[in-house]
Amino acid sequence: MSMPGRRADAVRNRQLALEAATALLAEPDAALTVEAIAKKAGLGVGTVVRAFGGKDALLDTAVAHLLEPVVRRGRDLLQQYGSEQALRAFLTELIAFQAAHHPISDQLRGLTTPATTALRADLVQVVAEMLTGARQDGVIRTDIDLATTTALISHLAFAIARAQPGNPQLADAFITVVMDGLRPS
Amino acid sequence: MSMPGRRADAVRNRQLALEAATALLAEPDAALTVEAIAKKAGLGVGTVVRAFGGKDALLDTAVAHLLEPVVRRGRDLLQQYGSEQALRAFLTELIAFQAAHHPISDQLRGLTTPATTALRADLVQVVAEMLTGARQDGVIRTDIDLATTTALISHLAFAIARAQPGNPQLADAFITVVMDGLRPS
DNA sequence: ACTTATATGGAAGGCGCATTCCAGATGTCA
DNA sequence: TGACATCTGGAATGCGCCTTCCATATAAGT
Repeated sequence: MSMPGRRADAVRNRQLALEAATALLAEPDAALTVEAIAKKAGLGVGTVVRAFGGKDALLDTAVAHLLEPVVRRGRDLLQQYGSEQALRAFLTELIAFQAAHHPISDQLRGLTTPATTALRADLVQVVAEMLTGARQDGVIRTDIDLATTTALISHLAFAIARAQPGNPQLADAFITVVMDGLRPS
Repeated sequence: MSMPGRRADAVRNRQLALEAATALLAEPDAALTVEAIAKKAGLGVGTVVRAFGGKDALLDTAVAHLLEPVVRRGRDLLQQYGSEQALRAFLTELIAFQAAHHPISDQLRGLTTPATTALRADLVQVVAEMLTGARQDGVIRTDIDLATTTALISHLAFAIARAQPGNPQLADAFITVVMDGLRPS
């Protein structure tokens, strides 16, 4: 991991900056400016920016760190439970995650940085796999095509998370309604 | 309409600024800066700002102008059709409207200007009335309380509109899924 | 310990935007 | 038409932010 000619303090500071950014991403109403990140990390702004080559790259890395376990968790669920149950559980966790990292969605809309884009695609992929399995099990309607259903799920999960961050009652209701609506008639 | 001491050109320019802002609100990817509005209206920036007392006030008025007919339309639907049918039709129109004025949602999140806030409340009120009627008709489940259901509908409509602006197939699928999910079991 | 390549803090620079200001223009009223 | 209150354009100002820069500090190698 440590590159040649790369000083130890630089590596450590990069890590500190990353942790500070990640922490701020979980704070609602946080400013999320380079200066705020630097202060939280106990570094100068120059150091923070230099470690990643720009604010966007830093945020990209931070978001990737946050998103990666979510995607992995989705894969685990899929392997461990049946498709329908996995989907339901994953939705619950996705919503909770987004609610806990509320700033992510706002801040990064339209950020087409590489890692974030890739992970977003992975997320959609996982949801699509769950839906495919559930369709084969006959518990999800097939009169709406897979891509549309996947898009629906993804966007609705996003919406509900931002609607009332941290209101589990609303999240439950959302999941119930959508899952019921997705069953075959 | 013309106030005393208010010069005719000032009134006309105010109208021009309002129209320019409204037009920009319907243009996806429009800059929506005061300068852009001024240029589109053929006015100087000072004139535009002065006419409303600030950018936010201008946008507030523009959004109110746009939203008012939507709310009225909802009331008409409610009076003309049964609750369920009105709800379905209104959702379709709401989504189309939001898709056509895509910048509104992004630009005005958190804008707590008076007119916009009031109209948003009216919108929710109309949806709540439709749902109340539909519940009484026995076509909407009552195991989820009214407020939650209303919030659900509002946020979901918002989500789908932003998901794929102008993709009627997705919008239809969304409405079908949610309406099916809202039926009593 | 000394040298040198590398890193640091934070001031200065640059940019995009809303707002303010004012010299000049233009509607209004007698 | 003349006098004057009102309005106008757009340059100047202010503000928040990201990025760049460089004099100083510090790790690494010998």
